[in-house]
Amino acid sequence: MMQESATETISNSSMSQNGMSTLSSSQLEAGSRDGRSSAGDTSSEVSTVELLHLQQQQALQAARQLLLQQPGSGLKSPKSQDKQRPLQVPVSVAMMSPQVITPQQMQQILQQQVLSPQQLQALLQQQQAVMLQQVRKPPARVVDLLPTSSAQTQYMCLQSTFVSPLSFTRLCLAAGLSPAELQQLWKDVTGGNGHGMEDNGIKHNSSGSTGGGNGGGLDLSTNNSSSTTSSSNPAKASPPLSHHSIANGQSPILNHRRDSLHEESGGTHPLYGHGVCKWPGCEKLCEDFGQFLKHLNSEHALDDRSTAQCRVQMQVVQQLEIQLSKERERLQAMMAHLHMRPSEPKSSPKPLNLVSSVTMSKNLPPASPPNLPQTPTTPTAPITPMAAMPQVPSVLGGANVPSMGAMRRRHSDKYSMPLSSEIAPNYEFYKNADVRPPFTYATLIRQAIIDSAEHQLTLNEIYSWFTRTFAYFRRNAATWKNAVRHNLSLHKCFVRVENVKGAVWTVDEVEYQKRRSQKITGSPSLVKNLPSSLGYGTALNASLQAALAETSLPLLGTPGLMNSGSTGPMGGSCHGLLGGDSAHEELNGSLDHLDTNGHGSPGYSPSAHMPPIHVKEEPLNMDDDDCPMSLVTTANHSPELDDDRELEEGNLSEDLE
DNA sequence: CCCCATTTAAACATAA
DNA sequence: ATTATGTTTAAATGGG
Repeated sequence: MMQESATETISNSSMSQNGMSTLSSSQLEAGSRDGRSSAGDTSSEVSTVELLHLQQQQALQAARQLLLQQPGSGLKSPKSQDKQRPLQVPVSVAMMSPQVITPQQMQQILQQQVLSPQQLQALLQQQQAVMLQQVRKPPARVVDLLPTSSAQTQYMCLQSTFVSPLSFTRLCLAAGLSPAELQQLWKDVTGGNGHGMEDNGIKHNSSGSTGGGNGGGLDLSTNNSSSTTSSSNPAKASPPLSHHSIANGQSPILNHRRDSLHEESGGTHPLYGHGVCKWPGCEKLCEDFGQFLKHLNSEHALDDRSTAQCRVQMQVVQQLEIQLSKERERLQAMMAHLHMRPSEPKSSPKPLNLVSSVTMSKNLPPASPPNLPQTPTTPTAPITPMAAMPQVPSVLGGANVPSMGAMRRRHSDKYSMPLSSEIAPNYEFYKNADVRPPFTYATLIRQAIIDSAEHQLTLNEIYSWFTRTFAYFRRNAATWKNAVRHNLSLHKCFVRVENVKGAVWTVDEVEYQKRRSQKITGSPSLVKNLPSSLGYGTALNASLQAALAETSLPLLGTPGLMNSGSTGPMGGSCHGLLGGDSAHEELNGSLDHLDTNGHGSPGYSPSAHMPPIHVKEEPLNMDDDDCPMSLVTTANHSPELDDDRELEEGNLSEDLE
């Protein structure tokens, strides 16, 4: 040990020098970047896109959580999924990314009852409430539209096991809806007739009474019997729906929206654009509006699938709303706080780094086009942040197997592969969501250090980085600190250097790359030969290259790059969950990548070097999270909740800090 | 089945 | 004596 430390220490000194040079450039970079960021995010508000991105992820995760809550039902061991992914996976994946859901999958979801009727109802109800809030429509009209069964709606509302009648009632009331509206809403969503309900809700729980009992809150209660009534409707034709849609030229649900949109029966429809059906996951080409309507009524009629998709969408919307309000509050608080006071003696420095790094990841979208080439990311040039959204879900999906248990296991990516590419962009996500980051401690520590101005941090500073960067580490106490210390000591790549202040930790990039390369087997070439402790003079380049190699891809993950699909698209090109490349170390990418490049050598473009490198990152473990996020809680329990940490809103904080 | 990487826990050692 | 840092050892888990 002694010897090693000695040699390493030496190397460090050289490192630090490098670090210095790097520093300057990186700082400059940061500066310019900041400027940019301010331009983009200027508004006190978080960029919508980002916010949406984040929120959608969360929403989806919440939805997934709900879905998965049922212990024994649907999901099976990951193994079976590996190869037969068609059946099981879809459940989670499907829910996560509605756009990708195929009819068959949906069917399976429903048939397998992965979702209990209660769950579906819960989702629906929450969504209804949200919808209503958003929609706000004159009651009278709604009533006119449907004179029919109100009981169903009521029934459904009351039945939920996840949302207490009170909560729901509250929501409803808050939204200012009348029973009639609720009914209508439900009708719209489910298909208007009892059909949907049959499948989802009613059948299962005879216990409808459960809800009923509490239902007192709403005067609606009680006509359970009615549930049966509607059943009579011919499912396929789905009278109500088709009726409305034809009449108005749009689906009932959208009817509400129409008002705001100013759409006239003309030929516009929220679900129709650019000659394509915009129903999640559809994209069907429709020559003209008429054809579209036809398609809409035939392909997206009231059936289980449509209903389920609608629910998912509603859930998404609801979560977004909730998150938005929270973020707003947070933002205000932050603003207020920051305005108040100047700076701190010591603490300030770190935050800055962090901030910059984060910001970087956030702002540097276009950064490295070079990377793109490799990845088959969709050719579509337009990169709308929105595009990222759809994928996000997938990430989460993979990430969170409900295995809450105790520890995290890294689970095979197999079907979560799409995730990888999303991680980088999700930097914000990890910052706010209590989800365990899919990176190894070593990776994170390195990142923390690299991220610092001088490429060195004290233990405490590393701790700080962890807590600041990942919500997960804010919450989960000390074990991870022990892990950090353990990793620092264990890995040769981390070198302790005595400093004036005390001791700081630095990264021996060569060592670090060595480890990586070993794993990767494939391309040990570069790093392999380098003597770790030798002069960096020569080695430096190598290490740089290696570093670049590693970091290169990550960029792909940047939000901007994500892929196509812009606006319309959920359905758009999103299919491409796969599209992404296997990124790896996204963290690096987003965070340090700049640094590296900055001072690194303009000479090479990372991308060019290592296409294959990415091979696979090592740490793709994302599965468990303890509890993904409070959102889940929200979803399950009640709208109110406290949020504390759920999300802290990172965008702003970074900018502001 | 073996090997390796990672994560956790936990026992110690040291210095402040 | 306590706490923060570091080191080590060991067990559990999982992927190759």
